[in-house]
Amino acid sequence: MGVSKQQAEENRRSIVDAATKLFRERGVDGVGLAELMKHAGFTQGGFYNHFKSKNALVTKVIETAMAETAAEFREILSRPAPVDTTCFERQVDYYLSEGHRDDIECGCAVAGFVCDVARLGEEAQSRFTIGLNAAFTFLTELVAVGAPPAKLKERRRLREQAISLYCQMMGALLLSRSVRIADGALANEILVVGRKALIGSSKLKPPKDPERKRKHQRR
Amino acid sequence: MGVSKQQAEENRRSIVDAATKLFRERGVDGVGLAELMKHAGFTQGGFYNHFKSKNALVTKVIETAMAETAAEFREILSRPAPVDTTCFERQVDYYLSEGHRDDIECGCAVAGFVCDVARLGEEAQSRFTIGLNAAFTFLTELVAVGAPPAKLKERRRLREQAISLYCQMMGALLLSRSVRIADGALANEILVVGRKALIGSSKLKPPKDPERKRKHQRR
DNA sequence: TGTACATCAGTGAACGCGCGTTCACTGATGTAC
DNA sequence: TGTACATCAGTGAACGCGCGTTCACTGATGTAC
Repeated sequence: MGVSKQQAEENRRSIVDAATKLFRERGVDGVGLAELMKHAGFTQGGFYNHFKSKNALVTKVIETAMAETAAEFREILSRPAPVDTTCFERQVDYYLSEGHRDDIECGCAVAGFVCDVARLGEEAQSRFTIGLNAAFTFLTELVAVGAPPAKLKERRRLREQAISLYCQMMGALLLSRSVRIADGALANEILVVGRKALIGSSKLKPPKDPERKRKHQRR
Repeated sequence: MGVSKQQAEENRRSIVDAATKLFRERGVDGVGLAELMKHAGFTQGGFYNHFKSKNALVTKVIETAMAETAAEFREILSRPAPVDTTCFERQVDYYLSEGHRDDIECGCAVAGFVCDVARLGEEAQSRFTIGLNAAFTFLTELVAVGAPPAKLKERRRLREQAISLYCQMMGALLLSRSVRIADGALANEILVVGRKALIGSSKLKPPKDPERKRKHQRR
C-alpha cells in the first residue's frame, strides 16, 4: 500500500514487539506467524518483507529483548540517586513479586526465553548470552555495594555470588509460574521464601552491623 | 494385530516412555504424535487406543515422571547406608554436573517440564506439584542432616532452606543448558559456581566444626 | 477341552486445519531526469 | 519544480506439509458355551 521507509521501520518494530510478548507467554512453537502479524496489525503475507524466516525473527526478538534488558540495567546504575543496599532488595522484591510472576509477556526476558533458547541454535543462544552476562554484571554491582571491603578486592567472588543469586531468583520465578494455576499457595510460598532467602543471603557477610542483622531476623 | 492385555499395557508404557524423553528434549509443542509413536515402535493410528488426546498423554507423562521422581527420592532415603551430609553434596554434584546438564531426556523431570507446565492447564500442573513437593521434602531431609540442632526443631525453616536451595540448583541447571551451545565456558562456569555456592551454603551454619569450615574455604 | 464369537490393540490411509512460506498484485514513496 | 518510473511494504490467496484426530479394517486374544 505504499509506506515510507520510516513507517516501514516502525512496522518492523511492531512485529518484533508483538513477537517478544507472544513468544514469552506461549513459547516460540506456540505462536503462528498469521496470529503474530495480526497482533502487530498486519496481514501475514507482509512478514517476509521484514524477515527471511520465522527463525530469523526469533533471533532478532532475543537480540532486541536482551539489548533492552541490558539498557535497563545501565539506566538503573546511572541514576542520580546513589546505588545502595536497598537497590538489591528492591530488585529482588520486584523480581519475586506476584505482579512480575503473572506478567510473563512483559517480565524478565531471561526467564521468559531460557527454555526456548536451550532448544534453539547457536545464533539465538549467543544473543541470549549477551543479556545473561549483562544481568550477572548488573547483579555483581548491586551485591558489591553491600559487600564487606575485604570482598570488594575480589571481583571474581562477587561475580560468583551474583551468578548464584541470579540462579536462585530466576529458579524461584520459574517454579512459582509453573504451579500458579494449580496451587496458588505453593506458588506464593516459593516467592516469599525466595525473597527471604535472597535478601537474607546478601546480608550474610555484611560489615559488622548489629542493627542490620536484627532487621534481617525480624523479617 | 491382536495383542494380549499385558502386552498392550507394556506398549502403553512404551508410548509414555518415548514421550517423557522427547517432550523434555524438544518441548510438548516440538514433538508430533506420528514421530512419537514411531519412537515407541508403532504407527500413529494406534495412539488413540491408549489416550483420548495428546493433552491426555501430556498429563499422563507428567504424572508418571513425577511419580518416578518421588519414588527415586524415597529409595535414596531408605537405603541401608545412613543419610549423612555427603548425601546432599552428592546430590548437588550430580545435579549440577555436565553429564546431567547434557542428558536432558533422562534428567530431572522438574527442570525438564517446568517451562511447558507453566503454559499447561490445571490438570498437568497439579501432577507437577506432586513431584515438586516431593523434591522439596526430599531436600528438606538432606539439609536437616547437616543442620544445627537448634534448627532441627523448626521444620518450617528447614523446608524454606530446601526450597531456596532447590530454586538455585534448578535455576543454574536451566541457565547452563540455555547457553551451552553458544558459550560452553559460561555454561560450565554456571555449574561450577552453583556447586560451590550450594555446597557452601548448606554448611553456612553447621555445628561449630573448624575442620569442615576449612574444607569449605579450600574449594 | 474344543469351537464360535466378541473384543480391541494395532495398521495405514484419510480427514480438515493451521503451519511456514511463496506469489502476483497494488499503490504510495522515493528517485532520476 | 514537475513528470515518469522504479522501488518495495503491504495485501490476500495459494502452496505443500505436518499436525492432531478419525476411520475401516485386521487378526490374535480372551470369553462363552
